[in-house]
Amino acid sequence: MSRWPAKEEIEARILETADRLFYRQGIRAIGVDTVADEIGISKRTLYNHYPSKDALIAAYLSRRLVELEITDRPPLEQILGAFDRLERSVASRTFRGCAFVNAVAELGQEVRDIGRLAVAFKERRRLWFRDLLSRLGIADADGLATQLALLLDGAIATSLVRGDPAFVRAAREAAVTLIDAGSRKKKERRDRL
Amino acid sequence: MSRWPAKEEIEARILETADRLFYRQGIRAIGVDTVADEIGISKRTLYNHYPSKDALIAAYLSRRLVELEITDRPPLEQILGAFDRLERSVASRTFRGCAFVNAVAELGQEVRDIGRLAVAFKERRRLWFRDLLSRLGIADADGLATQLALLLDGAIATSLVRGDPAFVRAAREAAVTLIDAGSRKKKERRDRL
DNA sequence: TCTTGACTACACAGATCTGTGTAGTTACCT
DNA sequence: AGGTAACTACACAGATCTGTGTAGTCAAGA
Repeated sequence: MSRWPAKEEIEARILETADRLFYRQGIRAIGVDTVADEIGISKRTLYNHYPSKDALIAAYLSRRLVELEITDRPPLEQILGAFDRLERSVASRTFRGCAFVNAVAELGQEVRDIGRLAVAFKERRRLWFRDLLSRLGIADADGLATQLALLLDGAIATSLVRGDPAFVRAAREAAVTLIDAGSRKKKERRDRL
Repeated sequence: MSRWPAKEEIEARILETADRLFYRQGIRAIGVDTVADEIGISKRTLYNHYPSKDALIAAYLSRRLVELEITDRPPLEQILGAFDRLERSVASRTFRGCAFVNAVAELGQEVRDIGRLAVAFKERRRLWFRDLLSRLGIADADGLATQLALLLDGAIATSLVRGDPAFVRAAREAAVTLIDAGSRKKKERRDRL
């Protein structure tokens, strides 16, 4: 066993810290020195693990590009659970909007791959909605998934500005209405057959 | 007549230029020198009109905090027109999301008044929706206005990331569905009376 | 004619920030 | 015992950026 933590362990610690600082205070607002100091390692060591700040930014966003799990719970519960989780997150006051949207807003086209990662993240969640809506037997699951994703992103942006969880509840209600309308269309179509 | 443009004229030119550069490339990405050079004035002159970059940023956002007019056109047409204008804006490729949301994402709580201006802007549009919905005789105009504002903000954030006007069209469709559901509730209630 | 007022050009202080270079330390391995 | 690998401390280059200070220009007005 070595004197220092394993390579993976220290890199995980760097990413954890970068994530917290970048997300809460903004990528441009946090310097590499700040990240290193916060962990208690030298800047040199940080650069030995990540060759540039851009690489660290890309790793930060890649870490947030997690798989979205579909469980055995009722699909509707899972869908609305996404809004409920957001509401709790907003209420917890560590919330600072969507890391991907913020990164695009901050860095625009400056850092390569940011746009790609952001699109991948958004599309992943849209498809997560779509698969759940399919399980509900909804006809236009794809179109409705897009609408739910739009609502959720609207709730995130609004919460960033207003910091009030009530708007997430309003988005959740709108989601129920849209799903209801989508289900009715399915039913009408089934009735016609 | 003076050798130089009137004070208001030159300040308008500064704001115009700052607006274009700040919005398209980001507030942090644009230095004061860049703004001055773009107009063709010296940095010293710019600082003689705006005492600091923060003041310029506040003026930039204040300029975007315009009144929203309600015309004599049919209310539904005006509501959906907001989505249509956004769709054209996204298609025009000068689109870079919402200036207020971006400013909050970039500067967070760093610059005073940004949060206040952003909330004022969002609330102004929500109330614009609400007044139009009231004219439609919708019962819960306030709640539905919140939902439409959420949808529009979602469309803006999504368009920033994806750059595809199709998502604005999807948001518009969702808006129609929500308004439809809201109108039906109104009708049901009237039927009950 | 002479003063005034707004502008320009330019230098500069001072505070960042990213990334590198280097010498020294120290546990582990052979 | 000696070499190695990772780390630290620290300095520094070089590129920002904000904001100020200053001397000079030049038209308008008294």
